[in-house]
Amino acid sequence: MDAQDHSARKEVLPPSPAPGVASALRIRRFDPDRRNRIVDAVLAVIADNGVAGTSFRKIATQADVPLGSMTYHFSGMQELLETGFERFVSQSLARLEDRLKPARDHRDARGIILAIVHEDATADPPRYLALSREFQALVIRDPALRNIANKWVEGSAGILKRYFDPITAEILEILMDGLTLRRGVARMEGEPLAADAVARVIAGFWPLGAGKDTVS
Amino acid sequence: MDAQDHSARKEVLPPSPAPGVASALRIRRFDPDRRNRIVDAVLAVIADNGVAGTSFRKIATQADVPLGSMTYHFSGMQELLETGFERFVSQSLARLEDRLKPARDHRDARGIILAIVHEDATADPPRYLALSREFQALVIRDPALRNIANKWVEGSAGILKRYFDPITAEILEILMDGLTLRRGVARMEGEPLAADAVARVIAGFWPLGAGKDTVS
Amino acid sequence: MDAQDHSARKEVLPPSPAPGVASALRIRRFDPDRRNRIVDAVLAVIADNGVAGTSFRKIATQADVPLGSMTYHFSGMQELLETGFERFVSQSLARLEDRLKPARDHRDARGIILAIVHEDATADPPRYLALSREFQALVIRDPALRNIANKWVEGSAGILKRYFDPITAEILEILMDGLTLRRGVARMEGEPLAADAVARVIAGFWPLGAGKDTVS
Amino acid sequence: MDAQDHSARKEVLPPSPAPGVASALRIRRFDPDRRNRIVDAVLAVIADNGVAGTSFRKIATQADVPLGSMTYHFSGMQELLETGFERFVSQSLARLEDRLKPARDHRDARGIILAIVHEDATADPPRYLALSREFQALVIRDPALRNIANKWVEGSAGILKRYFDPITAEILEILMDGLTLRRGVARMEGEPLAADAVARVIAGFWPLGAGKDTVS
DNA sequence: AATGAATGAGACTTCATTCAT
DNA sequence: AATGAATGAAGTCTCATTCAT
Repeated sequence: MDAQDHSARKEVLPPSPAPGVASALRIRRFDPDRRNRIVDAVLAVIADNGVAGTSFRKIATQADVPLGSMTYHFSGMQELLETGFERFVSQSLARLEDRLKPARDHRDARGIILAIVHEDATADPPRYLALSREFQALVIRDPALRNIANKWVEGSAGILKRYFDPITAEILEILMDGLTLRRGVARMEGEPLAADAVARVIAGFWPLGAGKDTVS
Repeated sequence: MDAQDHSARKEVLPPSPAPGVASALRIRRFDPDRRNRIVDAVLAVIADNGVAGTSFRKIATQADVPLGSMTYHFSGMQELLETGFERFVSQSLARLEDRLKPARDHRDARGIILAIVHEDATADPPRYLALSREFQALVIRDPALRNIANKWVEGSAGILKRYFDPITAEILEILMDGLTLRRGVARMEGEPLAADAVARVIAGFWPLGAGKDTVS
Repeated sequence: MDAQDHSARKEVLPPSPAPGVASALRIRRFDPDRRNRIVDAVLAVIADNGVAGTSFRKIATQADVPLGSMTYHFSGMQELLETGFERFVSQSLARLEDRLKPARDHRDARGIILAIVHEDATADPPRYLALSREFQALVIRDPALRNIANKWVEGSAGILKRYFDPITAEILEILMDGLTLRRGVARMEGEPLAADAVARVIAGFWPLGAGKDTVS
Repeated sequence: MDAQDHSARKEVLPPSPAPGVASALRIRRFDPDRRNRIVDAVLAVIADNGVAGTSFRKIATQADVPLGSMTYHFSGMQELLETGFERFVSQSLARLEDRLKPARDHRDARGIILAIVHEDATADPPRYLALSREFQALVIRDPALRNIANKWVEGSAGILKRYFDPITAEILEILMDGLTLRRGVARMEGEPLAADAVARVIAGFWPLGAGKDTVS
């Protein structure tokens, strides 16, 4: 049946512990910021277990929230993933912006970009790498996530455009992601490769490249 | 090159029992090629549902094989994913090789590369895109898959090295993957971007770029 | 997610108890007739708790079957209800047939009919009454059950037609059900009412009623 | 007659607080008639989903009332069902009375009775049919509802007694219910059957039947 | 060698009800 | 007086895996 038994249930609940006291024991009835914690937990669980290994239970445990809370705050896994994805994008953009803030020119920017790639590729656990691939995998099959993906792409490129021409910025954005994966997974040493790849792309950049005559 | 051999592990199948003999009762009691079909089914199911939506049941249905066969031929989901990943890499490499075969020089190769990106990005359903991201997501968390990932990376680069210097080949390999995702998912028109990105990378290539002096 | 974690689960199962021995302990891996028991359990649980109070758990407990068996043998509650309803109808028809078998003429039949009404109305627990109303309630909202309902109606009338003309049989069938409920639920003494009601309906019956001139 | 009074039990509602006062903040903080709407909603939800598919949530939504209101105005599902059942009975009796009001003699009454059966059997959605069976099912298992059921039965019979002798009235009441279900559910055309059934029962009625000598 | 039947664990979800406000 | 937020229990269902055949 899709309905439960209507007979009385009246369990013997803890008779409301002395108010003001405990609260870390297990009561927390009023808990704003709970949604926040859940969204953070979503990202943590996905990063550790992949979307395939993600469950309401794990998220609830990670967020220190009762299982029943999950579908109270979120309609289902879909909404949870969307909200998590959104936060991941926001955090990623904020970080890129933050890291690039000290850069005065494209030369500085290049150095920082390579540093970011290095950090993300060698981070342990590989949070960015794991989350980015999980969400890329999701967005390919779920058009409802396209908007968030576009915010990601356009946001990143937008930040890079402060230092590079639009095309260069777009290419760099793509390359950063790919280089991070390569360095994070592949056997070979990737540092020089990343530097070279970035250099080549930037070589087509107007202040250096004296025109885009390299295109056939 | 240093990619190890990760082909079949634990080929449990009988060396083809006396053909023509028994068991027309239950159709297909003797069914070599079953393992094959299962591996194909793995890829089909993952492409459609993601690893998160993949189950023995769905694979068995897709392969038209009894559910009990699954754990008979494969020890578990892990082995299934590894074997599937392996086949995906083999197929991807074979395709790249096949497509590039007619290319006489790096100019031909560039055109074909762009065509491949275009095809994979616009394919419906997006099989390459889906499988590549699912497996990238897996390999990040599961070191046991590193060998296969390296075979993929090195295989692709190896093929490209017939037309480009090693560094260019590596970068192109990374860029192809990233451009395919971008064009497959993002809002903007990606065709010119892809062409430009590839051009810039190749610009650092020796026949054109007169040395690699672009690196800082 | 709609898939479960693919990591190993390998629980420590009871290491297969001495075969031939226990079996009532908890093992029963081969158990034909299980479907049968489940269907019987469905009827028992509905009769006791109503459809609203019916759950897989209760049915499984009643049938002494693991909970996981339920959705293995039946696709869901809908199929369970349909199958239960079918059995209820079969049993009801078999009983009517059985009870009426000794009747040599319509006079005998009338007595038996009144006896059946009496039994069903005073049975404790009121199995027929409960099941009939539960299923009537279901069939009203679920057209998929119409066929079974028709089998019930036509089956009952068919049996009664051996003793009465078709119209009389139909009316009697309806009246029996209504009288049983009335006698089972209402405060007043229903015995004479039932006898009178049946008598009046049969009064329109050809051997007695000399034509149907009573219709306006 | 001996039907007891089962009207409101525990009318918790305030005796209408100073109207015109506060709380336009949250719309409808002062909302007498809320209890009414909830009871109507109970019937609507049961008619659509059956008791098995009824929940506080659905009722609250249907009544456009906050979920928290439900257990504030009603102690639980049991009270909700009782109150709903009561209203259903009141409405059914009022309708029967209303429809029969124009009838001058038993001939008129017979026509109206058949019309009511026809209407209820063909109504879409089948509100009367659904509610009557749901409540019959409930009352069989729950003695606390017997009083309401008796009010229903005796009320209906009481109204019919204005046109027919007591026995005829009782039988007609039973038959009406059974005929409505039959016509609403079964495959066969039920119109003539209903007319014939009613005619036969009425044939035993004193103005026509010259005594009740039909009983064996 | 191969598999259909079976099952316990755990998945998501909805529920009635409580409680702080 | 009234309710939004919260939650533990229980709901249905699917899962990977085992085991007798």
